[in-house]
Amino acid sequence: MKKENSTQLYGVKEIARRADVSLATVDRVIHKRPGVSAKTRDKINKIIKELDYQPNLLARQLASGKTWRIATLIPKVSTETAYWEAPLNGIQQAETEIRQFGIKIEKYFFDQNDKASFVKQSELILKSGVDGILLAPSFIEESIRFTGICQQQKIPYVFINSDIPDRDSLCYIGPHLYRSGYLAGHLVSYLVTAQSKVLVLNISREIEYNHHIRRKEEGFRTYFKDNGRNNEIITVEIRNADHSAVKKSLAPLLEKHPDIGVIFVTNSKVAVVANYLETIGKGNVLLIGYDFIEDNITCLKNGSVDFLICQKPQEQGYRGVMTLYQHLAMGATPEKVYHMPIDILTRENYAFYKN
Amino acid sequence: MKKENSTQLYGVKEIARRADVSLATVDRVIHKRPGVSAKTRDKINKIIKELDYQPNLLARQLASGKTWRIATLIPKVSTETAYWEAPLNGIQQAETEIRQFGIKIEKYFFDQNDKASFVKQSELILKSGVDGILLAPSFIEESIRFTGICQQQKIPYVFINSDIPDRDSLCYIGPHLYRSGYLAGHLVSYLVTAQSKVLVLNISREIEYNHHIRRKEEGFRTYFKDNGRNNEIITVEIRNADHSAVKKSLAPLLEKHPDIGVIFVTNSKVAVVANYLETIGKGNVLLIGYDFIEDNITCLKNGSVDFLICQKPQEQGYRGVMTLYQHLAMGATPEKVYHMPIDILTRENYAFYKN
DNA sequence: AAAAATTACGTGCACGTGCCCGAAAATATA
DNA sequence: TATATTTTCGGGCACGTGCACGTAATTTTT
Repeated sequence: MKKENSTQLYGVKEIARRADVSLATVDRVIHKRPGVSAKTRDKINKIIKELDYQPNLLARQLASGKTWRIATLIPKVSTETAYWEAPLNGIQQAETEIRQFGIKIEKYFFDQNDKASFVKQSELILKSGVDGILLAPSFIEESIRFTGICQQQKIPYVFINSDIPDRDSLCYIGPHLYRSGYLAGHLVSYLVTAQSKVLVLNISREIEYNHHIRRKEEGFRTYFKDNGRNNEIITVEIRNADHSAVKKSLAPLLEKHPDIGVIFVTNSKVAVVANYLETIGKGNVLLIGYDFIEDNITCLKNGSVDFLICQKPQEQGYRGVMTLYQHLAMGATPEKVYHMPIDILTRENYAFYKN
Repeated sequence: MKKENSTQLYGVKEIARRADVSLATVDRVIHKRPGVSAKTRDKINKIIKELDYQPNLLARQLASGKTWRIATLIPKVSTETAYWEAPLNGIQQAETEIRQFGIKIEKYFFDQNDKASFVKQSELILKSGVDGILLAPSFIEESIRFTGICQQQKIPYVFINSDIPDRDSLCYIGPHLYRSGYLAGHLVSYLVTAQSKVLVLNISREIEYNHHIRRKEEGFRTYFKDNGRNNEIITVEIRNADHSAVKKSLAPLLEKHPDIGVIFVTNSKVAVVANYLETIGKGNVLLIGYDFIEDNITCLKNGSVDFLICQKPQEQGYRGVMTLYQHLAMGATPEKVYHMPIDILTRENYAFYKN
């Protein structure tokens, strides 16, 4: 009942012995360096395949002393964008884990409400001459221009959090936005009766650029259509995430539609809505929103928010760095798209969630 | 806007230079070997602290050539226990990742319906003299005896999947059973009307030993009590997971209680219940169960199961091995308990789930 | 056929650490 | 004081790989 996998690990030495050549020749073949006759090259390659040779990465790093530089470009963390703390943590976690392997991470931050800052930081990155880039392409056109230059300079880059599908990125790591909206539709469908109305709230300054939000709402509405649910769905856009702006928009709306049973907030700004509803004694309206951030968890705890949808932002940062590392150091080619799981958080399970 | 963490990495060489001693002396201090005067020891220790010296694990492993042997003891994978395929995969994933660091994993399997096989395999492990053990303590008394000997022999062990709280394990990695039942209660409470009844199904051969199931049901019932839900909750135990046994138990029950609206299956055997309900035209009864296994996913897809609760079994195996590795190789002491997240799977998000 | 140029391969050091062995210094014993 | 013993420390090799350099073998040129 015990299984042995006695796969012996062979090194360059054994290859050299079998091929009856020196270590240096094997080394040349492994690194595709010139100076080896076709005959011996083939012989050595055959043995490498036979032995399923895996280079000892420890020794390699130790000997080469090579260090890889990776730049990260994400929104700066602020009260308004608390979300980005998580990816940053993930990046830092990856950094400590692979520092010993010769990876240096250089972090750049931009202001999500300021395209110019994105452009400026991206230029700094290009000037610094790093080996790989992890970025959140919040501004599409600017990102396309930036990554175009990266491609020219053969610098691999990875998108996190949102994708620009047709680009030649190493990969995309982040949510499937449409699907997460679709899931929200499913959850909401359990919560509402056939008569009551559903409110979709898009709270964002730069809404015209926010493909994030669009895709989620699209998925949400499609769920209702696909499943023959005819509830009226009202969409409202609010440009500011503070209490007064929310009040100004919602007060007349809730007056006009007292039969709104569920509100779906399409991003992390759900807490402010929850708080407003509490103040006007409408705590019974069901609420569903996004992201594991402190304010939202508080609302989840006290019951003013029913569900949060989360997509492991920390792991996005972690995995993004790791993917670049594996590509740079080992030549690994990842899947073009890695969608994060769509996690459902409630009062009962948030405490165990790993962001 | 760019942050530099210019923490230079110093090595033994730099320490030796500053202390004006040889590398060997520094080495002795680091490994707490004798042969160093108290004075120089203190001097070197001070410098180590100042420089925040982190040994280069690559070089260490390379130089020492030490290999650690870890034994894993989990139920064997069968059609009946498809669940255990996932932890095994996690173990294997960890193995490939850290093989280069000198870790050898030796896998042992027992029959979950046969205590004797557990005892036999555990004895084999002890005889083999490994450095660490990862085990699923399915049989409590036998596990206590086994881990008692481990403690005597100073072999660290990690529990996965279920815990024996008072033991001196390195840590426990697995679900918070009670809490997952509580969460199930919450989900079900969204799904049932005040009048309809709820059925809890425990499907397991060795039910008397199955603390798993007990804890989940306890959490489930407590949710209803805590939240003033007075739905009648019926518990039924079925000793066999095949179709006929389920039919034999459920047919009279559903006859007697036509107003059962939701069925909560307390483990992975939910698919067979779903299939039975379909055959008798009771597909409208809502179903919630456990675990990301093929049969269950099929039911999720076709709508016969509404929710699955999952607890990352693969990661349990992966993390268990990694924890032991970090303890053995780096002397790390993990948190005593690591609870897995309690994930909710539906038709919409299962495709993105990482088990 | 000799010299020059090119190709093919081997030698040896380095990376940071572990660890054996032997030497020097300090202390104890005669 | 001379010798034996213990304590304290340094030298040097090894791990598997990368890489600079040197040399032998082969081909090309004269």
